Order: sequence, then structure tokens, then C-alpha cells
Amino acid sequence: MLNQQADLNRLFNALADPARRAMVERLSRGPAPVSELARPLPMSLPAVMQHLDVLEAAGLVRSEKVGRVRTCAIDPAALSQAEQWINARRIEWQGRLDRLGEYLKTLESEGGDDGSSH
Amino acid sequence: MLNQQADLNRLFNALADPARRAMVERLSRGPAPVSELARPLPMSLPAVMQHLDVLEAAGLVRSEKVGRVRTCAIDPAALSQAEQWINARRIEWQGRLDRLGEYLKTLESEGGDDGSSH
DNA sequence: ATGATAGTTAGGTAAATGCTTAACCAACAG
DNA sequence: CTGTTGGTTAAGCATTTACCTAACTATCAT
Repeated sequence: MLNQQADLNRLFNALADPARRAMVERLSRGPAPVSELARPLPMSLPAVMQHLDVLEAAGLVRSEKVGRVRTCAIDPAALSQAEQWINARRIEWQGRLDRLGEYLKTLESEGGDDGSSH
Repeated sequence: MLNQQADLNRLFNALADPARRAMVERLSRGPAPVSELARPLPMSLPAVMQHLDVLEAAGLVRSEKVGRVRTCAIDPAALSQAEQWINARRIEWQGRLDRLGEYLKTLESEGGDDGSSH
């Protein structure tokens, strides 16, 4: 899917803000109402709402309103998407370094040359 | 360190752009000069340079200029910092869900009640 | 019904982002 | 020396972002 890209945009972008990360950190320890997410943050409630919108659009958080309180919770699936992208990159460069290491080792054992030829 | 926060800001922010991710993906497969990073991207060279600046500021990429060509390579350490943050969150909510599961299990085994009490 | 609590909407603003073009510099090739 | 390649700097511009305040709605308690 080409929208994988858009997903990652929203995801990483959501995580790029300290207030939003703080919210995710709080929610990682359990669900919470909006006002509790807002309390430690040095900004107005409407500002927190906007951050919450970003988090929901990124799929990191879902929320439901019952009575007059909206309770928020993390959605673990989204985070693991980001993790997967990072992981894929690690595999790539690690594989490359491994192959490079192998290559250097074969050079080493293939005769007494110190490799400084040119 | 409080600057851990600033680091994560720069890191996730750097990864939030598709052009920058494309550059990182390319570099995961091996070093490349600026112009090669630029070639597949639908934008001007100066624009690519700015993205490169962002990636370097985030510590994701380092580069060195020899002659007139600047060669870029990923710096694996930075990526794993992002990974660690994500991982820490996973541990938290997973631990919580595990404890919740345990709790539900004790409720279940503690008598023939189906749990729908009140 | 009155008032407090929890959240939402609307509208505005200052700063940051992601580009652009044009001009420029340094290295190397002929 | 001249032109070309690879990169860089500068300046400008449209859009987005991250806030704010003020006003408003809906629930719940008394």
C-alpha cells in the first residue's frame, strides 16, 4: 500500500513532539481522561486537545467519551509499525556491515598481504 | 539528561518526512554522495541539502566531503535511540496488560462467579 | 434551576517548514 | 584558461504548526 508512507509520516510526526510523547508515556501506564493528560503539560486544554487529535490521527491513541469524560488509551499496533520500519533499516545496514566484515576477513586470510595495495 | 528530549524531537521529526526516510533507506544499503540521494527525489538539490541538514542534526547521518563530492552514511546509533524509546513504551503497556490478565485470571478461579456481578 | 466540571469549537497569531530560483564556489577534465 | 560537475548559500514565499483566548455545550451535583 502506498499509504504506508502517509501512515509513517503521521506516526513519526506524532512522536516528534515532547508533549505528545509525554501523553503516550502516560497512557502506556494505563488509560486516562483528557484532563489528566493535560495536567502535567504547560499549556491550555485546547492545545492538549489538538495534540490528542494528532495522536488519534496517527492511530497511536483511541478514545471514547462516556458521560462528560473522554477516556484515552494507547493503541499498541501503531507503535509497532514505527518499530518495524526502524527494524527493517537495522537489518539492512547490519547485513551490509556483516558482509563487509566477511569480505575483510577473507582478504586477511588470503595470503600475508596487509591489504594496503594500490 | 534533559536533552534526551531534544534528541528524540530531532530524531522522530527527521523520520517524519518521506523524502528524509527515503534518504535513510538508501543509506541503509550503503554510503552515497548527495547527488545520488537527490536523484530519485522530486525536488531541487538545495531542498535535498536541507533535508540532509535535518538528518545530520538528528545524528542519523554523517557526511564527509572529499574533493568536490560529499559522501553520506547512516549513523546506526541514532536510530537505536528511537527504537529504545518505543521499546520502553511497549514494555510498559505490555507489563500492564500482563498484570491485568493475571488479575482477571484470579477473579475467574476464585469461585464459580461469571464476573458479571452487581 | 444553578453552578461547577469536562470537554469542545472558533478564530487569530507568531514561528517553523518545505520548498523554490538565482547566484556562487571549488574541483577536475580537456 | 574554459567549461562542467557537485555542491553550497541566500533570499523569498506558501503552508502548516503550535499555541492562545473567548465563547460555548453537555453532564453531573445540589
